[in-house]
Amino acid sequence: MASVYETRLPVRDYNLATTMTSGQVFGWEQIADEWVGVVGGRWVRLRQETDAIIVRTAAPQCEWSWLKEFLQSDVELRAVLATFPKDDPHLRAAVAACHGLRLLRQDRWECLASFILSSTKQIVQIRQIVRTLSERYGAEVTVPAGQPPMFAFPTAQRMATLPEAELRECKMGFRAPYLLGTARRIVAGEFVPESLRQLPIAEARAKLMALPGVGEKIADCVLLFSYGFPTAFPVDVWVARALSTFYYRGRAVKPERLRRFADKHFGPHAGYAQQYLFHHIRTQRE
DNA sequence: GACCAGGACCATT
DNA sequence: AATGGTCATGGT
Repeated sequence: MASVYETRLPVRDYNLATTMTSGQVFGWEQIADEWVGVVGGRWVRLRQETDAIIVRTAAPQCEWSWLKEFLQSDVELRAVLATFPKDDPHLRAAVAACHGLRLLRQDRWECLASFILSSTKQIVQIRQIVRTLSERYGAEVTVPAGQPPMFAFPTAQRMATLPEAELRECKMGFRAPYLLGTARRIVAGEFVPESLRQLPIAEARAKLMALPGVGEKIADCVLLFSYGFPTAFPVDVWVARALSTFYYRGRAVKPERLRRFADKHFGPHAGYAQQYLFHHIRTQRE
């Protein structure tokens, strides 16, 4: 197969814009009807067509499995949705409102770091911090002629060398020591991101929660968005409110209990259900 | 200006 | 085990 700069990934039930704006990834930029980001150190530009995603890279590629993995474009969404409870009007409404919403499969460190930065931050602010970090400390990636410069998310190795004050200058506030502490544990070999892949979800979650700045919620984001544990179910303030309203008559229920409810109620792809509920309530607000 | 944001952590009960 | 305060920063 010849190396090429462009390809066309056939997709079904895939809404790129909905997926990119659903609070999973923070490093992608929309330019007109296209999305520009970095995957595995490669500059990538994506454009949605009805039944395909048009891909442009800066360097010729001889295969695209790395991108299909990120986009999860081979996942049959219908098969996932078919596992949802049939008699749940709230989930049904969310699915109807968010056609083609997908879970991506992100780089583990970038996902972990991004969500350590996410606590009590709005998504627009998380995006701003991630962009600043990348521009200041990330590797510059090759871009096509005429394109603006682009930077990868900084590695844990680079991050671990930085004084806390420099991280605070990226506006991450009290999260700086958390991020720094986690980066240093990775560099020291005390936390090996790849080692979680084959573990039972409870053990993987426990290892993540042992990191500074990582509690239940952030651990579940990382388990869902970068490790692909299908039942990981992040309970943030939005999801907690929605579940409480929909299934507990507005009663306040603790996140750990909500997670157990979700496991039972939403089934083997509870994480997908979570993403539909989250995106739906967030886009219906006001 | 008050209130909130894809929370975690620590000190008290 | 269960609350309550605290931690930065910016949007609405």
